[in-house]
Amino acid sequence: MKLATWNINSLKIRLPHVLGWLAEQRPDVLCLQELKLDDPHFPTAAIEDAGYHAVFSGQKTYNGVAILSRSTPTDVQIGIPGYDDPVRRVIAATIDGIRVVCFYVPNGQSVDSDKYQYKLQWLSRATEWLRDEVSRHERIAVTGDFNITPEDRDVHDPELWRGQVLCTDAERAAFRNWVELGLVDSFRLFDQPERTFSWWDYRMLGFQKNHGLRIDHILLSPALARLCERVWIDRAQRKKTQPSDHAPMVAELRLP
DNA sequence: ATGGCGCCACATTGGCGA
Repeated sequence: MKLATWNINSLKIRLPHVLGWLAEQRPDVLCLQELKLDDPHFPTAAIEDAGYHAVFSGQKTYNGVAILSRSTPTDVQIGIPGYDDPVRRVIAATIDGIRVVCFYVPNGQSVDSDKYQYKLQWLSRATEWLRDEVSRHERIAVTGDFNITPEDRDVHDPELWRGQVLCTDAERAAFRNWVELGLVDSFRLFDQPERTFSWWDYRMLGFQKNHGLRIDHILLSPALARLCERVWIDRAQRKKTQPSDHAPMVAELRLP
């Protein structure tokens, strides 16, 4: 089984990229973030023509998440139960017996911003919900754009980014809280090339200079981590014409 | 110190992303 996550920064603009990647990689599950379109504009027909089911939660202009899958998704959950947040950044579904959670974690903008306080609050609410989800599902994958660099080695220039949003101690502590729920950072199950990132700034030749961050993640419960054979980031997508600033990340599991 | 790029919308500039 191939399980993937990709912040596509507008599904309207990036639909050809997504369809091309589905055809090329044939993932079993693809979690998407930053759809930037409302539900009536979701390209359901094109996704179905590609052989995929889609469940989604979008809004106009910003945010929005979806889960595409070859098998039928069940028990679809939109938003964090009990957390009345108008921003569409959470969707979960059960696919082939695996609970899949797709997050678009708040960016936070800057540490002195109200948006940063919202990010920390959101992370706290998400943690409480995940505690429950993890206890309910032996096979669970928590994926998405977390907007957190877990460690300095996930940052192209740790000194430049020190203390900045995406790299603060409080955000990294939230990431560790999720790991302490029993989830494993699948990327680090394997030896990885140094300076491997999932996002690169559009500006200043960020990709060409590999000025990136690893902020997109796939966390696996122990029952899934045991079955994980390979985790990789598809940098080739970042080289394409009119790319997303994020590349897809893939976890391959030894599952029928 | 700022902007660089890209996408979006009550658009020809500002909000937001990371």
